[in-house]
Amino acid sequence: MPEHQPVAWDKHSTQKMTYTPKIITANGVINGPTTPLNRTPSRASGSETQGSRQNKSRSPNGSINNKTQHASPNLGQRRSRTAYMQSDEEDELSSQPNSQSPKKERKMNGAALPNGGKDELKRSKEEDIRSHRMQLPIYDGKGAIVNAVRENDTVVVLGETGSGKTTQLPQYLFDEGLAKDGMIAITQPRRVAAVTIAARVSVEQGTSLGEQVGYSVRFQERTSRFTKIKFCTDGMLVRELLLDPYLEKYSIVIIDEAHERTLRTDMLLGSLKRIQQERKAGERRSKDGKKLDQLKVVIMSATMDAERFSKFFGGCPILYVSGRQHPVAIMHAEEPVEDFIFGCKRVFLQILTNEPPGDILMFLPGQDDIESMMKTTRDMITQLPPNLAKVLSLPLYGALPPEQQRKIFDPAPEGFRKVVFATNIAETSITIPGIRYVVDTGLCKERSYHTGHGGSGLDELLIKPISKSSARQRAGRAGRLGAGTCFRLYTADTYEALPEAPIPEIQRCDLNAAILDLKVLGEDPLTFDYIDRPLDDAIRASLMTLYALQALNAQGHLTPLGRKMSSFPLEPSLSLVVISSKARACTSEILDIVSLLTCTAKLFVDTGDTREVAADARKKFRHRDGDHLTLLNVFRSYEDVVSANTSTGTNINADARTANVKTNGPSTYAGNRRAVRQWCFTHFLNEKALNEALTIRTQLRNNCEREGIDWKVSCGDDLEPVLKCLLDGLFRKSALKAADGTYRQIGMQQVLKIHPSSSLVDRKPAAIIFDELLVTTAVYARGVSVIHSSWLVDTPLFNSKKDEPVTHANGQKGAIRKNNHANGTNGNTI
DNA sequence: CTCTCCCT
Repeated sequence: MPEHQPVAWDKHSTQKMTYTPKIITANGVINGPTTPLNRTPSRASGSETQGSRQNKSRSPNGSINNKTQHASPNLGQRRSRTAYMQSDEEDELSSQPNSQSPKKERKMNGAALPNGGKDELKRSKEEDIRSHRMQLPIYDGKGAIVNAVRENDTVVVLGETGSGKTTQLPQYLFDEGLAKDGMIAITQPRRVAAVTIAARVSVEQGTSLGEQVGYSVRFQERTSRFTKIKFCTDGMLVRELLLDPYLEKYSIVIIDEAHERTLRTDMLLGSLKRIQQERKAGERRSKDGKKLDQLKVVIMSATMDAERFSKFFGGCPILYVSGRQHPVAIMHAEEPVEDFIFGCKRVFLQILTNEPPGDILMFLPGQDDIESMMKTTRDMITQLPPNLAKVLSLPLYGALPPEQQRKIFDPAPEGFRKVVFATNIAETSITIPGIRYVVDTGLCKERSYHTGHGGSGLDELLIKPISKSSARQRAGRAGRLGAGTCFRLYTADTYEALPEAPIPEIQRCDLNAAILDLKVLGEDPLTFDYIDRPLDDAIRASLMTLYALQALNAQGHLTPLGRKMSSFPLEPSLSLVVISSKARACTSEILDIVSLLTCTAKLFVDTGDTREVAADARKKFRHRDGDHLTLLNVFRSYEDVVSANTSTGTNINADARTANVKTNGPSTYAGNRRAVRQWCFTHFLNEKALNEALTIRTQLRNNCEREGIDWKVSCGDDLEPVLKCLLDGLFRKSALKAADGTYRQIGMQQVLKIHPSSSLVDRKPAAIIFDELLVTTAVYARGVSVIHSSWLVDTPLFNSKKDEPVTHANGQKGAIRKNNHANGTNGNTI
């Protein structure tokens, strides 16, 4: 089939965004009927085509109660644009570099103006804010929400995109005095969101950031003793929970984006339920003897799983708030599309030739698909007539350096179309302005964790169909600017067969850290009240792992070592590496390595065409004993370059410090930044990763100091202790080479290969350890280092304990199956 | 012979 053959669209199935809420609230619907005007009934009840429906009932503002829209459509249009920029949901606020940073805002507030105009300006600004807030769809539901929270311990709020729930609800509760003497915490899955929403809300409250309204995320906190409304990441609140198991500081906890079901959100939901049971009726007293009021919980979700949350919290009321979103026409393919890359090319041409101007966003599963689309569209464009060839194509994926990511925010040149090829990152984390067309392959890469193999797990990263809620979310990305269209490269029947929501993270990841946290909280991981239970096998596997790491004793009780491990912001095995670096006298080296290992930004960023040049440029860092020591070399070289280019005395954090910002970050240099940047560039290193590693290292050094570990202790040039130390924590991720050149993981005999990105891929040493086992096209070990096979004898793998691990649930019931010592961990298989 | 995304 030729590329210019258009994809046939299933006219009959063409439908509008999105779902019809079936939920009838306990208190009645807040903001109009359950089916607002901007939603059509599902396909079953109407077969209207795109055109007929679109022209009929759509208003840009969606909400039925919108007053501006009837009075003046133009005004409505303009206002909705403003709403998009200022207050839509957190993603808009957070991910656009142009959105106001806290700093900018301060500047603007204090802008020098003629004295006379100042008050007036302030007044009109306040008026703007007030009228803006009153126009948000959630405003009409304020009374109902406040009442519901006043009368119930727990309330679920089902709020659509653009309803204003995230910014407004905390303020409503605060303004009405529902927080009493306590604080309100609002959790977000992502750091940027917490920071930017806090900035916005503090402006709306008319106070400066860090006073009444603050935030707390890793590496950055801005709060004071006056702070009453605190935005934080869900991970941060879990951290607080470990120190304060009843969350005594708080009178209200709001879990936002609960539908995303992050591991930490799920941990919080279970814990909040327990806290409510214990704080109920004032039976619980705080540490200083005061009576603790009941903890109010508000769960905010954007999808239909609201009922699930309600059920979990004893059938609490669900309130529904409609959103503000432009209509999106949804086109399904008539026939299944077999080759999605080919399908994407065809739709791309189709849009270029048939559709009015507007930018395009394509959802692809991974980096290599994006690269191949970039290449093929470049080729295609050269063959198009010049009027159609005005296309600016851009990639967008997580590993892309930020300066390249930022390019998607620039408008395309006059007369050009922008087309962005993106992974899932464009689904929730980054909102691209100005998109009118979405092309949805219906695919994503999903990580799943296979516990089997007696505990040490196997990650799988495979292309999978998305869920209905993801499909709706992707389509919604076409409706930010105005009416849009979403082309789905799958049939309507395929859509109907998709699962409603993705599998919650807690059911598809390694639980070691989460289970350790539960143990610190004194919970029994086997009987904890999960909203969705992980498999018992997964829980037991983690208990076994924690036992092997000596975080738990044979009775399954938390050991002092385990408590120490939980205090590090690391997964338990890496915590153990850090702790054992004390005895091996190589903490300095280990912190460098662990910092780089755990930073989210990728240190090495390669695309197809630069891969070889980059590998060549980095050759000088390569250490013959593998990837961990190579990382150490990179880090040391980087620090040399930085100190060679540092002018003393200046400090870019000075600014932040005078502004009373608490940062855990390192004092960064203000010397010759450009030289450092150039060095990173010529060596194909991501400077952001190195900066992040510096910040992490500072945090880890503080942790070490607290735990009595001297982080300055270095092993010098003899790096053997470093490798042994890594083995102390990673011993379950070790493998020996077999005769055929592949490896067998020790204990479980899993066959694996060294990942091609590893420096050891050609060397193939006899015994290795690795950070991660990932199944993609094969079973690959990533982050690999050489060890001596004799070292393995000293690991717990080969020290069959006399006290068999009976990792009970709190020593009572649910005894754990024996681990698979018989399967090789006794050492007799080598 | 190659890496969805986020969090302490």
